[in-house]
Order: sequence, then C-alpha cells, then structure tokens
Amino acid sequence: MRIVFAGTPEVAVPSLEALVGAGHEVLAVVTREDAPVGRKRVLTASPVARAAERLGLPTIKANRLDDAVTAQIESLAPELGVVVAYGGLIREPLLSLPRLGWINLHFSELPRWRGAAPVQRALMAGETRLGLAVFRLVAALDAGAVLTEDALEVTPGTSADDALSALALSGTAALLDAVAGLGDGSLTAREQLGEASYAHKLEREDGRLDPRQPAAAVLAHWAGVTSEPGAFLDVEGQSVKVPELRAVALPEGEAVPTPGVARLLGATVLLGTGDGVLELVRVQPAGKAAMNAADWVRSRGGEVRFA
RNA sequence: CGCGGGGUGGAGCAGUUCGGUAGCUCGCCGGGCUCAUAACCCGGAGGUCGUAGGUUCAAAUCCUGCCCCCGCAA
Repeated sequence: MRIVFAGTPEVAVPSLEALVGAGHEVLAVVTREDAPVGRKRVLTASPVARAAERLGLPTIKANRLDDAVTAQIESLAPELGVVVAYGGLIREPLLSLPRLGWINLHFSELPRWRGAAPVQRALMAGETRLGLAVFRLVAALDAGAVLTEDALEVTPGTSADDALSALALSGTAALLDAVAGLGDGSLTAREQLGEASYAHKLEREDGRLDPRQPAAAVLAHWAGVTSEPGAFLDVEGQSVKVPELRAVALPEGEAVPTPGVARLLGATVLLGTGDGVLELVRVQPAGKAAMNAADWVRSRGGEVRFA
C-alpha cells in the first residue's frame, strides 16, 4: 500500500520498520525538525529521521503540517497516512487527503488516557495492564474509531522506558493488521465507548516523589516518570535524581525506616515509605554522575533524610 | 558568552577559606576470631590530587589557560 508515515521519537521506529518490512510502499516519512539536544545544544535529527535515512526513505521535516507540506504529501498520492507519536496534529484538508484517511497507533486502552503521555500516566496510576490501539484519526484528539487493539501485562515497577519499548514492538502487529484490514475492507471498527481520560504531558515537577506515600504508590510514580522527565527527591535543598528504584522485602528483624529516610544496610539502601520499604539502587545528586545509592549514603553517614 | 555543581588510591567523600606529613567510610589482599555474617580484631598494597604553566623555601590548597563529567534552563 502507498503510505505516508509520520512519527518522531524512538517508539515510532519499530512501526516504520514493520511497514517497510511488510512490503508497503512508504512514500515519505514526516518527522519533526532537527532539534537542539543537551547542554551543548547540538542539532540532532529525530530517531525516526535517522531510521528513515537508514531505510533510504525520503523525509519531510516539519513542526507544523502547513499548506506547503500538505501539497508535498498530496503530490505523492498516498492511500493511507500512519501516525505514531509524531508530535503535531493532522488537520483538514490533510486529514482527508489519503483515500483511506489516517490511522494512529496509540498506547492505551482507548478512550482512557488519550493524549501525549498515556503509558507514563497509566503507570503512575499504578496500572499494570497497558493497552495499545490503532484507530482512525478524526478532528477530535485521539477520539476516532478503534480498528485493532492489544494489551500487555507488566510487573509493578516496570519503567515507562521499558514499557514503551515493549509496546512499540507489540504494536507493530496491531498496526500491520489494521493496514491490511483497511486494504481489503475486512476490518470492523468500534467506536470508543466509556469515559475518556487524558494523559497530559509530563513536566519536570511530575517527577517529584513523595516517599510518605505507600511503597506501591511511590514505585508506580517512579516507574511512570522514568527515565523522562526523571524521578527525584530533595535533600538539603538539592535535588537527587532516582534513576533506579525497586521493590524489596524487608530483611528479617529490621525495622522500617521513618518515611522519607534512606538507610544503609550492608550493601543495600532501604528507603522508608508510608507503609514499607523500597530499595534505592542508584541515585544522581545534582552536579554529580549517577552512582550506586549505597556509595552515596555511606559517605553521608549511612543515613539520608529526604525533605 | 544562559545559571550552577564537580574532577583527590578501585567506589563515594573530607581536606582548598587561612599554602607546610595524603585523611574518612567502604572495597581489595594477607592473617586472626566465629556455627555463622551486612559482624569483629590485626596487618598490607594502592594516589602524577583532571591537565599545562605561573607565584613561593614550600602548592591538592593561591593565580592563569585548557580538557572532561553532571544538575537546572532551553
């Protein structure tokens, strides 16, 4: 099938590769413009742009799909548009340009968690069943009829990074099924039923952990914001990132540390929460490289009290 | 010139203000004790103090240049 693909981050790459691998004719890859990355602000192409280059596909780099881009796409005469985490809205007349319209691979059980950060928000809410759905793009955000869907069970404490990688891979099957089904008209779409919820984009402040909450809630929160924007705690006015945190059983005979207090026990660091302990595995104090939590706590006297 | 923190044995840190013997908690090696260890005791190895200059009788410490790592912001 003649397809225009739009996507930007790493999670979109498996979908692009799958479409190409399945023999579809990807006419062009639309992706966001190169953006400055990191402290040095090096202009960097998006993961999808790099994948397109690797696959020898022409790219259209644009942050807004304006008239010029629309005309460019129109000239390619696509039958279908596929969007996976592009980072911009597809509006009319572009929306109706392909004969079969546009479809989107989204990582939630729609209509729940519509929006920018569905996996992160679901994990933060403590959910362990993560959905994915391919649906028709319509004018309203993530509201079109669902064509194919799937779900994945993850263990508590699975980070958003890991969950997204897994979903990006399993999503390729649903995507290919949807494309094939649209091609031969064998698909039955279902309208989205039930109450919609929204997964707003994460801000840095969303990464602030509250160790006074129950252990399961703290772990879920950590999982949802890892690695972006990153979980952190405060100690003496400085923020300490928490790149790695996990569930752990309280060793026999040990008392639960006060909520918000991390204590060194042998080579492990136990973080007291509202109702039990978690293991602080790695930390990154502001201005320092990431390090083993035990090393950090040891040189701070074996105990650290978070604000 | 966006703001800021940092580079000291293998790890994490103190020491720099006010120049004068390389320190702490671990790890490692050897020995001891113990039914046992995240335990304890004894001994030991291991450091061009990021780098290049400068000042000085003397520099981890003061001055200058450069390199590298990181947090925030974007």
